[in-house]
Amino acid sequence: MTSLAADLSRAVEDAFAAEGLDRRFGQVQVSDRPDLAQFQCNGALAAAKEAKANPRVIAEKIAARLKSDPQFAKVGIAGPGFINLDLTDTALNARIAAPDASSKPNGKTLLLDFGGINVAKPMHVGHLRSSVIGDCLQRLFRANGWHVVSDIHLGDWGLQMGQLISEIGIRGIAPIYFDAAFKGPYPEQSPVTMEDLEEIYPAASAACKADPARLDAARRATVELQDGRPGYRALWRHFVTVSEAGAKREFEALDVHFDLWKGEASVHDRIAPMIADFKVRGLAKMDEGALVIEVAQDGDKKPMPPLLLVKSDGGLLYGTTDMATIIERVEEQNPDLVLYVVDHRQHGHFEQVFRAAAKTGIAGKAHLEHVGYGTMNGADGKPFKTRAGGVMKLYDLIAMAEVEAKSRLAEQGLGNDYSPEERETIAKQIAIATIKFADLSNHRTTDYIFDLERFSKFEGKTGPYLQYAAVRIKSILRKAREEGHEAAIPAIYSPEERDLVLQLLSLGDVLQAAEEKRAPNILCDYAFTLAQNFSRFYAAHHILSETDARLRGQRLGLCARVLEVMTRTLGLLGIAVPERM
RNA sequence: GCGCCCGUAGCUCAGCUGGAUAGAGUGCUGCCCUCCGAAGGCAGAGGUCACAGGUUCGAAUCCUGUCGGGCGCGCCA
Repeated sequence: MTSLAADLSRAVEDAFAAEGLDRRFGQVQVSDRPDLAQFQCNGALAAAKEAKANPRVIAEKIAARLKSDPQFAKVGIAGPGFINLDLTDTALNARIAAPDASSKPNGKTLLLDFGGINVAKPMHVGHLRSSVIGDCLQRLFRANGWHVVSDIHLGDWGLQMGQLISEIGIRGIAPIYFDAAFKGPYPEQSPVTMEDLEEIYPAASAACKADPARLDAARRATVELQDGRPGYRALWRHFVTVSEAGAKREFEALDVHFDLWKGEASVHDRIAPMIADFKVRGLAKMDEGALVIEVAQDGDKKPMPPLLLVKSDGGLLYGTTDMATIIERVEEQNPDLVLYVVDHRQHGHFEQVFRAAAKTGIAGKAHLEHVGYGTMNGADGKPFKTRAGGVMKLYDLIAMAEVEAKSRLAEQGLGNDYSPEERETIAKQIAIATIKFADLSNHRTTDYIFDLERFSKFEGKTGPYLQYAAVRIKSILRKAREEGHEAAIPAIYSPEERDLVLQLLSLGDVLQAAEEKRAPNILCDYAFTLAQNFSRFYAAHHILSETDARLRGQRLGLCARVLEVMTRTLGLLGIAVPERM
């Protein structure tokens, strides 16, 4: 993977080091002033501040050393001490001619936790961001050489399970599971469907809110489930099976996949020994009837409540399973990094868990990090709802986007001569691109307004536009093959070609930055800018109609490289490029 | 009450480990299809970077305060 800025940084860092200055000052970035230079280094200013020296004098010394490097066409100093760098076209041509290898394995393991998909609840738009952002991160880290293990981490062990069980008990839907005298085996067929659960859960939740006695019953059922009551466990198993089948369909539609389908319940057997260990080591204590780990620290600016492990009624909380899950992951995967892709409103919870993990030393070498994200809002700036004001299901959102995609295709008069199957496939791919690009192109942590009409347009900074841009290149390359034109190694003759090559060669820098910031929007920006640069190149040059065969081959080669990088970048976003559209 | 995040062009958003003229998309105005998909290209108008102080040679970016918005604060997840 070529990382032009990173490569140049090494050269400039060497120059700083040779002057007896810290290497970190040598960092090179793409210039803010493309009219002045391709790359810049601002390190002389920072170095001068630290050394209380004249920045221009330092810049002169660095520049003098760099000038002997033949890859630079220009080494200049501007303003108070900016070092401006241009590469020669020869240097750029040499780099673009080299095959672009993928990243080598870095020997590190990432455990990616997609929190928040709950059993018995339909997936709604609230789950979209976790899925889409988490999926992008797993693709990105893999591309950057990490060993990634993704875990959907179902919410399947808390109070909601007790709420469902007690509601089903009250309704008398499946009395056998409540008969303490029944010795099994329990039926293999679930007594409830996903549709049933979608109705039962909100009813149970509302009943518990309205009636303390019902809440009590739900809590008792939760504890009995967690303690292993056979009928409840069997019923719960059905909830999980039925919900997983539903979730798998939705994730399939989104093209999001997990290595592990574990949940909170998966670590249940680890909880008792974990708690015993914490007690022996004096880390957990009773407080107001609950078993807790104190996590407040000196210097806290706000009150930091303890992490609750066991409720006063004996029930377990998700902080408990989070802790046990860390223990399991350290044992099974021994990750270097654990990312929790969860709504940023749960920041406080993760702060508690991470502190408790540090205090108890269970995380091993793993760095634990909450990758929070903001809310997807409707046009009114409030959380995205259906027209009727209800929660929008993910399935319905995807369906809406597909309808929109079809009407856009029709509007443009596209795909009329395709088979209905192909049109259907294309519409699905456009719908997914619409949703994913909309979600990922906004910065992860900010709330954003989801405007389906805007995001599904073929113009502007949208997923469908990028697909179109890639499809157009495919079309050019297909025609070239039909006409028997060969693609050659690209070469630079014009400013448009130079810009394109410079951008292609910075893919590695972009992937690195996106990884470090856990920021998919950086990838979106890159893909969009690449499409813009290609359009400029395309508008300014003949490709197929170029009569000089050598030039034509080089331009076709450039098209192929752009398509390759575009496809790769969109692939990291989880967006597929149709063959035609 | 305490704490966290946010306030950038008409609208939707980037930029925030301080650096040169604050960017994109959209919308608006004008120009460009007898060449490969104009879903495009080129040019233009549009901003006291909420406000007030401070640090600095230099602040959208760091610090303090004010105003406005979102969110979170022990037995839900």
